[in-house]
Amino acid sequence: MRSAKGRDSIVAAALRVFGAGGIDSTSLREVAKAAGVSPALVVHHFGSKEGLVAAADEAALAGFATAYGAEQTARGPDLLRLRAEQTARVMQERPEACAYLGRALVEGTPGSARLFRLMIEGGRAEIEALAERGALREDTDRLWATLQHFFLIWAPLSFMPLLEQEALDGPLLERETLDRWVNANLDLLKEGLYR
Amino acid sequence: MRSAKGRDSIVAAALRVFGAGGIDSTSLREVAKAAGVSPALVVHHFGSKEGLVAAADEAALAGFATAYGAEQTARGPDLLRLRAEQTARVMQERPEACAYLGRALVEGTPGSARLFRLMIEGGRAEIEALAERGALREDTDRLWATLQHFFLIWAPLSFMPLLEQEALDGPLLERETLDRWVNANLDLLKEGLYR
DNA sequence: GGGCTGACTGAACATCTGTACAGTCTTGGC
DNA sequence: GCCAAGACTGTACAGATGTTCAGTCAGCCC
Repeated sequence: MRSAKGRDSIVAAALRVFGAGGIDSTSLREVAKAAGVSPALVVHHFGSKEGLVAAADEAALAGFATAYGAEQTARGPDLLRLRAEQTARVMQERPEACAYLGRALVEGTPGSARLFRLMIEGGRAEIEALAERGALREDTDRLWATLQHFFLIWAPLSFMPLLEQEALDGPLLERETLDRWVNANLDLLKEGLYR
Repeated sequence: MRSAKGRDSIVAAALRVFGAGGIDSTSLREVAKAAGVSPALVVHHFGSKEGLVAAADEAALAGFATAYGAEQTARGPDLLRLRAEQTARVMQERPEACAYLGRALVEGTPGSARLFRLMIEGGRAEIEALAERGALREDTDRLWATLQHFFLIWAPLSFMPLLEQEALDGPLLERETLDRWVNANLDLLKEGLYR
């Protein structure tokens, strides 16, 4: 079989290296070196750096798309907790994809725009469902509520280096830290900060 | 007087161009062209690109630092609203600085790390003060509450291009949108989303 | 075995990058 | 009026960047 081992290892290296150093400011040569491969092979497989980024987008999105696209049967605040834990699980399993997506979202790759749309649409649908069930306060700004969900979940990924260096004492995607994060989000969304 | 007009216009151009296209991936030459000046002059004034970034950090931070460092006399939730409106005012007055800071925070410039520390320390102090006054729920995770504050306020700046293109129909820092944003944040922090 | 397809490489390319340097033009102090 | 300081420019350079190209090698089909 014509091994696609090269191709796969390039994508994996791209997620790792782009996630760590940014997409625009990391060169094809760095990716190639990280994959243990010649720069020309990257072009051979993906046509251009743009093509490589598209492939990395695709690879990073896999898993999250299904976690967000799937219909849920749970209801009310339980739905919220279920979604959160689902996302957290995917995040913990694929930290390189998370680091990459965090970068991609702020650098505006085509794939990240797709993720954003997916999440906003999903989030909005969820909010509307909650509203219909009367679980939402009536004066809620639904667009901004959706965006707030998005920020609370995804911004930490984009700020990961800053966060880990200045505020946390370990990796963000470690089990314990991840749990604190998820619980803090659920707390805030359900009851607010003040009493 | 030996005009420092060149210097100032370079910093202004840097905020604009770096804010729009990212810092790492925007060249000195682009900044120079935007300032109507030769690339060599940029080096003359700032020594290197690193020096220019430091100057841009400084320029962007001015205003926010005072808004955040100042002691406040208001109490309780009013303090929260006051701070929010103060921040919003500065943001509205200096949109280029905001776009720049949004980028700087995710690219990890030294100045942005300073801003982050400033905000985290300020935020934590505020949370502690609220806790002492009994305004905080006791089981609140104070570290993550501080971080949530930070994300709700600053993440939109880093996601600005995505946000404006995919979710909003105008500039984020326009009066009306800014007000909705601030109100949504205060709502969420005070009472949560659900009832 | 012969030939084809596709993974893979090394060397080369034009261009862009940050920066250095030598020199000119402007201006304020004497 | 002169001079020194510093704002400012054009040119040049070494290295990095994305991409091209000719060519080698391994495995599959006939």
